[in-house]
Amino acid sequence: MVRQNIKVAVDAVVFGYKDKMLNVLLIKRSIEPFKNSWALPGGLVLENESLEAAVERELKEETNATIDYLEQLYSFGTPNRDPRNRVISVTYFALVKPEHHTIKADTDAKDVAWFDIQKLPELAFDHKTILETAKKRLQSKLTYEPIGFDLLTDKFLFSDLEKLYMTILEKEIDRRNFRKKILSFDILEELEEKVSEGRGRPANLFKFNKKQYFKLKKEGFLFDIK
Amino acid sequence: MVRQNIKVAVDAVVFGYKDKMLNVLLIKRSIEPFKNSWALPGGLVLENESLEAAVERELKEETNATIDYLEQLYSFGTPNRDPRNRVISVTYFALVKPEHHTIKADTDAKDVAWFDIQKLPELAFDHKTILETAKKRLQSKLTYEPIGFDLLTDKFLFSDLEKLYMTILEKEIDRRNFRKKILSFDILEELEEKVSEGRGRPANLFKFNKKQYFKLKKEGFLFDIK
DNA sequence: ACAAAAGTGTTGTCCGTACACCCATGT
DNA sequence: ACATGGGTGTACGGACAACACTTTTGT
Repeated sequence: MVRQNIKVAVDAVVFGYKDKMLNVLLIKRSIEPFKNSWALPGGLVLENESLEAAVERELKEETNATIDYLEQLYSFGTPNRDPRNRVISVTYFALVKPEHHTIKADTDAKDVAWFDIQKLPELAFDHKTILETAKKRLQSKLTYEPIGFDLLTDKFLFSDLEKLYMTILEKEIDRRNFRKKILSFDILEELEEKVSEGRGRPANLFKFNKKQYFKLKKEGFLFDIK
Repeated sequence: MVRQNIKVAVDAVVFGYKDKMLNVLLIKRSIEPFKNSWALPGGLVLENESLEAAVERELKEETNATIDYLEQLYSFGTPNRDPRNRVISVTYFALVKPEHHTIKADTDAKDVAWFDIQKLPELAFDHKTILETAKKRLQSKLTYEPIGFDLLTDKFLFSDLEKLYMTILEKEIDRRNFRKKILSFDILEELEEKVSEGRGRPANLFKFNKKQYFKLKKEGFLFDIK
């Protein structure tokens, strides 16, 4: 067998949504290379650990974040992406609900922070590319799978959902048509509770009915938002 | 840095289309484990080689195939997928036109062959899973990108394209609507040449106009076949 | 003349889009 | 009473789906 000394890492692009902003979770590197640069959370995979387990462990260790959605994104393997060794990074794409946004600046004295995707700092390695890939994935996936709900609180206002779509897809959406479309899917539960945001007419709260979604999906229903 | 001894491999699912059948390129393993089983072409990545270069090299070495389309599929990294070592496999998805179907049974005395996807043998490792992932990708991608043309000869009959869609998507398609839809995209060139298949009315040959497609795509056009 | 595949047009239905006014509340 | 955001209905047009007969060739 060929001698090979390539390291395998995982990195995660973790998205959060708050105050009408799409945010990404970054950590400040405490060691060289790229010391003091911001980077995606991640690290080397352990010998007997699945890739998913590695991502979850690293996220826990480095950020203490609780993940609501996780899927593999892409593997980056250009020979010189890490100046030290040859490292292949299997990257993941994660979503976090607002109730899980609390993070730690942990014991390793690494800083951890949420950044508005519109105001990103310079990133270490090829993490900018990874992040852009993830953003595209988020945008396209939002239109054909109900992953937006993993960026909202369990109970949410229709206007929140609508703003989330506008923010992430970076375009205007007609309020009436959007509501009609989503409601026609029959995957939301309208709660009795109303919420007053201080001014304006109080709004109804909704909940995503996951069970119902999976049932409909099995029957051939396709979630699809233009 | 953590000690880590994980190997990185690439494997490719190579699809071809001939005689109304979707075929996959497999090699017969000449060594243990899974000696004499059929497997996807692939192998370990070399120290200073990009992932894509590794796939291309392995395909050349093992099958001598000429690839018309290549994209990364998914990375498989379950700890015990290879009984010898921990191996992460970054898998690729490839398409080959009929004019490039000729392959070699090479010097290593490995057999190489095309298999109808409906009549697959047992596969080594987790290659069955990989193949199923690739098939799904092919099916979905066929509907939103013009990759079907990378499975046909440069000049083809409309009926070939239609049969290809029916074969891969495993469903009936209305001839008239399909033709109207595809022609409306304005990405095909109708040639003067006609071909007689022996019986029936001779048909016109068509060519995919790649340049035109990319131009339209840049202008916001979306290829889309239900 | 018959068999086989190619080529073509119309109609109805459904879905997407555009668009504006009233409602419930807080100040 | 005014400002703010929430909630709703209609009409038009374009795209998709369903559908059958004629044409050109080989035998």
